[in-house]
Amino acid sequence: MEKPSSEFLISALRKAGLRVTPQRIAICKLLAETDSHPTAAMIFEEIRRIYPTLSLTTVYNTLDVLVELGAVNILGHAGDNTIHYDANLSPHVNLACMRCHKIVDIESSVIANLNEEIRAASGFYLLGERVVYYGLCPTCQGSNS
Amino acid sequence: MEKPSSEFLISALRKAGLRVTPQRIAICKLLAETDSHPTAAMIFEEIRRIYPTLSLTTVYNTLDVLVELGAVNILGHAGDNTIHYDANLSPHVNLACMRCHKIVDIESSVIANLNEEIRAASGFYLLGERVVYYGLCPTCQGSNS
DNA sequence: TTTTGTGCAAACGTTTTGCAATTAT
DNA sequence: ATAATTGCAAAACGTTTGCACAAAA
Repeated sequence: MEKPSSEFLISALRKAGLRVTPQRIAICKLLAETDSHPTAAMIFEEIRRIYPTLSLTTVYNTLDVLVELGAVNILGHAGDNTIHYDANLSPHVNLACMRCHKIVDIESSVIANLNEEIRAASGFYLLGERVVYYGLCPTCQGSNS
Repeated sequence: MEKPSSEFLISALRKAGLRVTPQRIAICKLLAETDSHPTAAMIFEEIRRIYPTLSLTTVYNTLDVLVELGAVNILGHAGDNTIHYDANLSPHVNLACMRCHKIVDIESSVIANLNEEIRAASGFYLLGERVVYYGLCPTCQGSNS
């Protein structure tokens, strides 16, 4: 489950002929370094601390661009109606707790081969995957409501 | 990849002590019969034709209820920022086209065992799964923009 | 009869858009 | 110099909520 380096993301931008701005660099670094599965708002809040002029619009813009380049995956909701992103492109399973909205990655021997199987069976040009199992994490199973 | 009957969904409501209204029956029937992966809006539009007083609120309400009962899964987005639902609970892979926003199911021998593997490895109480691969369907690969 | 569900309208929060100012190239 | 990107404000969109009325049990 290797994390991409921020260089990987930044050079993806450069290769596509897109501009490498300080905002985009900050976003790429955050994506590469975190192992949470941040939403646009989370990224915005985090970077804003050290870069106060950053706008949410730019976060969305950059995420869109990275998704389009196939450098970042859209995970979707985790019961909280906001889109989570994942810069970890290696095949893995995401486990989302519907109560505390945390998402953790887990390894699966099985998932690794699925990509090619699906490509062959469907004829789709695959841009990414979103293997999310949802439920209640061990901690939240104990708590009520 | 068996489809649930509408009876399965309706009796899930009844068993939970919830009321079986004409609106809920119509929604359950639609979910059971379609092999698209409808959004709340799609369900609303479809049923509204024959049941003009139906409200979107009721569709959301019923979907929430069915999801809570574990009778329907939330699939998440398909590039269109709206939540798609899936009444097919048997383990399968969903393939979403990011251009035409269609979602198709495909079989995978591999997926069937994953559920138990994950439960054992994580300690999560699993409520559902959402195995979505996204990309471009054979048709949309040919078209531009 | 009681309690739950419905449907409307309004509120909410996330995401998108238009545009003038800014900045990477 | 040029064309792309930023950031603001406003709009748009999907979804949720409050409440009076209707309907299932």
